[in-house]
Amino acid sequence: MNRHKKICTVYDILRKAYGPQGWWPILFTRNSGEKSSHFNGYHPGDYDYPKNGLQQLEICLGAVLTQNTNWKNVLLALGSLASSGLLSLERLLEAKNDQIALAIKSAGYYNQKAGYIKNLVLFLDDFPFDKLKRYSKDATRQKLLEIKGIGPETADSILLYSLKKNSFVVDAYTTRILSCLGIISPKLNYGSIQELFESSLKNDLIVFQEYHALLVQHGKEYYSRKPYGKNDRLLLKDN
DNA sequence: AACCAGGACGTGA
DNA sequence: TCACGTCATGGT
Repeated sequence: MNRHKKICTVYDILRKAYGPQGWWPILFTRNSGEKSSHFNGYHPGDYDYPKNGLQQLEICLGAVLTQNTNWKNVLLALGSLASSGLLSLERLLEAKNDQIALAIKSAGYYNQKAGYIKNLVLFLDDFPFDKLKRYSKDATRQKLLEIKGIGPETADSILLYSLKKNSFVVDAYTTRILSCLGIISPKLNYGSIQELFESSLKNDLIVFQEYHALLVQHGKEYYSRKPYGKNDRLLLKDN
């Protein structure tokens, strides 16, 4: 089996085992308590997100805050931003970096990330979400990568989940799982891994969104502690 | 008490 | 290019 086919097979197995994931989790909905299927910010099977600019912004902020950081700590930071009245483009634009840093303390690297968030909202002030709609995926990605603090994974997360532009997200779990499966070398660079996924899968937003979410779900379960993949009987068949 | 978490940047080979 | 140090809190 060639590796393109393996990529597709892995998706089928994960999708069947875990079901729809409902990424990106949205904490702050304007109509809270709206859906019974919407829990802890997740909305499995409902791909009509984000529903407004606030949710788009929340995804962008979460993408920066979660850099090398546990998602639970990100939730605390997002909640803190909200209770500080900073969860809006306007307030973040006028806030000082120190204020932002204080509010996002729980997410770690708070001084760096405060600066990154400031850079991002300055960009969004020039290129609001409705304006970015008119740009291609590649053009938007290039612009995002020019922002200091927005690397490839953060850019792709923003593209895929906030802007709904189809760019595959590669994270540490993705590399780990694929190398344990023998599909790639563990030191293959980001772009090559992304290219492998994008050339193997059909160019479908839902598939890209779900696949990354499924890899994270599976990665948390079996690939967070060494030896990686131990007890993974789902993908690592003993053969 | 180490180790880990949905990375990115600056530096020096 | 690429390997390595730095940034930092909170859970296990």
